[in-house]
Amino acid sequence: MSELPKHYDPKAIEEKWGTWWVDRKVFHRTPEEGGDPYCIVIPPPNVTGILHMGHALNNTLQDILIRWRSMQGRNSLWIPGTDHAGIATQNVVERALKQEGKTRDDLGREAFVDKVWEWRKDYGGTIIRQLKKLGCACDWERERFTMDEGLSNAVREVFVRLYDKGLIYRGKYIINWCPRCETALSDEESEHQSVKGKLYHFRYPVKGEAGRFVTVATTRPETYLGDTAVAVNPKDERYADLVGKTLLLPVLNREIPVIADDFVDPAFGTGCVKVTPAHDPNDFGMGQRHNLPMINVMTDDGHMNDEAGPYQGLERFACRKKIMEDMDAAGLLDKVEDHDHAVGHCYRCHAVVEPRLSPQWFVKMKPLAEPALAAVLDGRITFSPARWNKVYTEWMENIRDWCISRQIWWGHRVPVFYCDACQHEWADRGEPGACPQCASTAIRQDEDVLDTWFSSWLWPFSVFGWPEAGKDLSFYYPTHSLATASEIIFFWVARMVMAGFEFMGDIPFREVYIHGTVRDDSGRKMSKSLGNSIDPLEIIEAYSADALRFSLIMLTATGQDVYVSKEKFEIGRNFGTKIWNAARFMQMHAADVDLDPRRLNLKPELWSSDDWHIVAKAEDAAKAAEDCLERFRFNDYALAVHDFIWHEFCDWYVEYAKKPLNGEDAAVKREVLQVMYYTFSRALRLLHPLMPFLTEELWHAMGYGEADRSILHEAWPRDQENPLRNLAEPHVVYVDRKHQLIRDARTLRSDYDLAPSLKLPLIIKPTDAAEADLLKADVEAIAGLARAESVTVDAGYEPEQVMPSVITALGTVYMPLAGVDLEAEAIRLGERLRKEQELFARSAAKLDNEQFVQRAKPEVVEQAREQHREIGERVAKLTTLIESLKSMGS
RNA sequence: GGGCGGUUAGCUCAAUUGGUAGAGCGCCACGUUUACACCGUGGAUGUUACAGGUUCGAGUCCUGUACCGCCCA
Repeated sequence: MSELPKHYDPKAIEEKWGTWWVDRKVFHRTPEEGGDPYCIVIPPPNVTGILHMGHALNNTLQDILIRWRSMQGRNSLWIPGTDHAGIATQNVVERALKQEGKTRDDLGREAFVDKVWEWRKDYGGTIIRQLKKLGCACDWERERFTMDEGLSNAVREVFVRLYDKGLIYRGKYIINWCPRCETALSDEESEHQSVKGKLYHFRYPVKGEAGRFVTVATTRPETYLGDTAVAVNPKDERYADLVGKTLLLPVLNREIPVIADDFVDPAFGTGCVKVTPAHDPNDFGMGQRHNLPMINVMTDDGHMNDEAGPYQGLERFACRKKIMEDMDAAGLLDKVEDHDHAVGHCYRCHAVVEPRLSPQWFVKMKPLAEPALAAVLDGRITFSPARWNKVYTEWMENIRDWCISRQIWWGHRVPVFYCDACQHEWADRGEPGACPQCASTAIRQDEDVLDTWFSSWLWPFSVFGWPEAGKDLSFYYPTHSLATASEIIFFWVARMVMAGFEFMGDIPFREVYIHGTVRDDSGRKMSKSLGNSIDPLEIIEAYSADALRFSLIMLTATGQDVYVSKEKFEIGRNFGTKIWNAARFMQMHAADVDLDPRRLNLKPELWSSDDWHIVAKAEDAAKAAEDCLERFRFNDYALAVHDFIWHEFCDWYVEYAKKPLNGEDAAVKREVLQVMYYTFSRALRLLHPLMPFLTEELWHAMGYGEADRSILHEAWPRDQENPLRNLAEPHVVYVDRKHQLIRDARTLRSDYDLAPSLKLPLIIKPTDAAEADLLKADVEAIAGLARAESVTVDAGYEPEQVMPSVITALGTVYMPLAGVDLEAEAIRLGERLRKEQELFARSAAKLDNEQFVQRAKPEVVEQAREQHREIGERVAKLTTLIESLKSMGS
């Protein structure tokens, strides 16, 4: 036990415990410890990443779950790690190379990859350090990286299995190509954004019919260079005679046919569609159906290639402009309309994605999707909030094949080999030296690497050493909860479920909590380019990690987006300070009392109603906290703990305790302190998952814990753990009413604008005899809290003169005040009476309604009767008061 | 175009199976009673987006409208 400094210095405390936890491996778990496993795998942040508010929220949520389950006694393991973020990391390193005036081609593949590893060694640990700063209870002995040897083995194993099963194939299809990153992307990695574009109408001359044109509309004029047909709907009578005719592609003078295809929507544009099979997925389909040539007109970096004739070498958007000008000059530009449409953008660099025909590797998804879909439909995996079930199932039902090859160097290289001697192609787990078929050594490996998500989807089992079987894997898999953002459902969550079934034969996790997006005050997504980001580290620096965590959770309504501004983090800071001071208060009073916080022996026989009340409220807070956490109601959990500590404990109990603590009775004083230490201990443990640093500090400083034992390993307060809770109920009712009486008495003072120094006696005319006795025992306490000179309980009290009064559940409170303005008092009470009468009339009308009495549930009717009776009493009392006022005034 | 979510106090959000609309922040007034001014006490504020419907009773259920946001084409 150590004396708490007057000022709470979170920085020193957080550094101290942050280091202590990690050095002592407080978060390390093994199957050997046994118990009931509870496991979370972290959504691996990008190795190039730095902590942003989204991470802060995501990881705080996981940390809360892990710490809570851990305190419940579960064998709770949280696996941390990062992913290698192929495209992003390669971009970062290439940018650094560019500063030295070099490109990756200057270095060559091997040297470049070495360079990336080097970069990773120097800078890749940033986000992990930041997670530690946030207080994450990850098992740091188990940190994983998707390019580690073990995880790479898993990737190769999975690839070979799927390849041999025929579920991985290579084919030439339209894929999303990023000309900036010069690689293919999956459908998910192409983000559609609404763009204000133009719809250009071009006229193509009909061959052999001078002066006749066909007008087509396009948003991407530059692709016209790759047109190999124009299509119309076969039912479209306007163009029936055109089908089969030949058109001349302007400038290039390529001859292209007019074809008929059902795909064409006669209502869109002119009803004639230019067909560019190598640059559009729909056109590709038509190209296949009609056996059209497929002409790619662009280079990898988005310039026009030699198929583009005079436009060769132009950048694609420059080419668009030039073509429009040329068409216009040639009189072939019919019109240009404004047109809003969705355009794919690279999720890494935001360049406009170019749909393009390209040979790539794909995973056949339908067979994998079936069990993954069933698992969510039958509830083996649940999403929370539940509406995400539908998002998931709809994606699964309409699943499309996954393009997994990337034309970059940083990542897992596609483990497919080709034999130049016999043309054999095979997938291999190792590094083959010769062709297994003809033994030739003239073999080479595929140049592409795999999508980063192709390693992430294995994360829930690859982190445990799969494909090797082991204790870790059998003990912790399937994992339990997964917390992530909705953007990642398709990228990651859905694919993990598929991989779980395919390779482990079981779900990867049981429940998925989808949280919202962190936005700025005005609801905009935080982004570097908008400059509206709030750096979590700045908040930690200014306020503390605990404040950051607590504030974020308080603000995060379940599954909704979070709106934050710097000022909002004051919530957590203020709360931390409040708790600190409450702890200091207790310590100050405990200094000269023989009391061991580790071994409290409560003596309920000494308890006052207030003691019973706070003990009961501590139980109720534990129950509420537990309920909320079970249902992922994190903000309600935070609010329940906050309200208990701030309002029940600080506002009422501490204020109540001041009298006995400064009183003469040593036994009572000691018992009040015991009750304080008891309830505060529960509060600290309930709060620990939210504010781990502060609670750890106080746990030790206040003498609750052994020096070498973290509060994390203490028991989570259980609802109904304390059999005293049931006995407390009458006290709870009484004290709640007493609090209301004190508030009403304060309001009375406030209504009369009394100077703080002016203290008046109060007289309570009690409602019933039993409570009168309780009140009598409490007069001193009530006087203190209501700022009264004294409090008298008098069942037969009849005021002799006009005085302010207020009706409460425990009785009528009178405040003798000389020179009361009779008229003002009459108005004040009259106003109150009017409100009560309104309520009375409403409740009377309700009870007079036979329909209500007959059809409403009996308990509801009973409740309404009770309310009616209470309101009636208040009306009667107020009426009497006002009458006596009048009689005295006259 | 399809789907999902939202619209409640100035702001951000709550409101168990329908049963007298709440909290935090902000605002106003007062205040140092030695845990805390990062505090205390008191106060003001709502036709629950709009229009219908079901019901004894609707913020809550149903239908439609408007606006906002997200996802997918």
